[in-house]
Amino acid sequence: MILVKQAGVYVNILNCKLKKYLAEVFKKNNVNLTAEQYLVMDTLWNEGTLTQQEIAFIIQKDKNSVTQFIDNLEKKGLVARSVSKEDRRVNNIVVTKEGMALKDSTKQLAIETMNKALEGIPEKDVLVFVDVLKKVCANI
Amino acid sequence: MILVKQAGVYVNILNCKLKKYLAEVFKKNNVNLTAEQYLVMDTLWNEGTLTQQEIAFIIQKDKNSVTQFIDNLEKKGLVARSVSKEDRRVNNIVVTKEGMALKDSTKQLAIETMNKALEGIPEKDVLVFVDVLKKVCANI
DNA sequence: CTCTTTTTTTGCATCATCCAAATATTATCC
DNA sequence: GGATAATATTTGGATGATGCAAAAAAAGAG
Repeated sequence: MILVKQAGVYVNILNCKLKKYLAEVFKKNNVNLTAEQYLVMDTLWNEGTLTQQEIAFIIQKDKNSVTQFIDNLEKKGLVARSVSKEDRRVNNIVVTKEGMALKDSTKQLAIETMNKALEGIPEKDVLVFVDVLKKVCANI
Repeated sequence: MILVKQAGVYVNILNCKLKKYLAEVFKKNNVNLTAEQYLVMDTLWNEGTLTQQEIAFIIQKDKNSVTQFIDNLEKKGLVARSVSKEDRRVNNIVVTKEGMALKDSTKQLAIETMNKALEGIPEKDVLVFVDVLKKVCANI
């Protein structure tokens, strides 16, 4: 069916728009994070200290990307690398005080952003939407 | 609801995975196109000759990006810029013979790719999925 | 004819992603 | 114990997408 093709196109367009929209909202509120950096911060806020590998697994990005994300977040003082005592190859990524200070307001901004994006869409459709997103992710 | 936040995350992850997957399929079949370049070619295959501005509108990317896409497609010999006779500011983007030669097989690859990604998902859910994608795009 | 608008290009910057090779450390095997 | 393999991360180099601002070229309005 034609829809199949459209799905890929719209995922691409939507991703772009969402990133741009989130960037705008963040900028307006003086939050200096890209979408991917927010993804990392959110993961750390939720899960606590993680290794880079664990972060990569959770957000499904490759290790090189994660290295870069952590580099940038570290420069901003939001996280810190701390060499693991059990295995010195491993970096434990810790959220700093500055990083924790951003937690609530930033999460709120992200939620509001998505709420606005999903405005007017019936909840049952949103449920199906997220379900399909997850299933397709798992398919690939 | 928690799902709202997840939607954004999964759109990001899915977009990445889809692009990567499509790149793999294309590479395996000796099609040398990025996802965005395919988007442009597909638009031109469907609509015929278009100006850069029209392409930008349809695929919802900005003019600078389109300039770059056309640059790269032109280098590959798949499209050509042709200055409009009515308005010499405008480039009409024409698909070349080489570009047309790729049409059917490449479109087929893209459809197969999406079919595989959507494998096992009930058609009614796919319909809702695409519908939500479009609505959210329109919301932002 | 001047001023404004429109279409596209250019240059520059950042960011995301990828690949391959390097580094440092730990685990394993003999 | 020492050579070898495996693991976590970094580095360097590349491409590609996107964004912003300014320039160039042409058209339109007054």
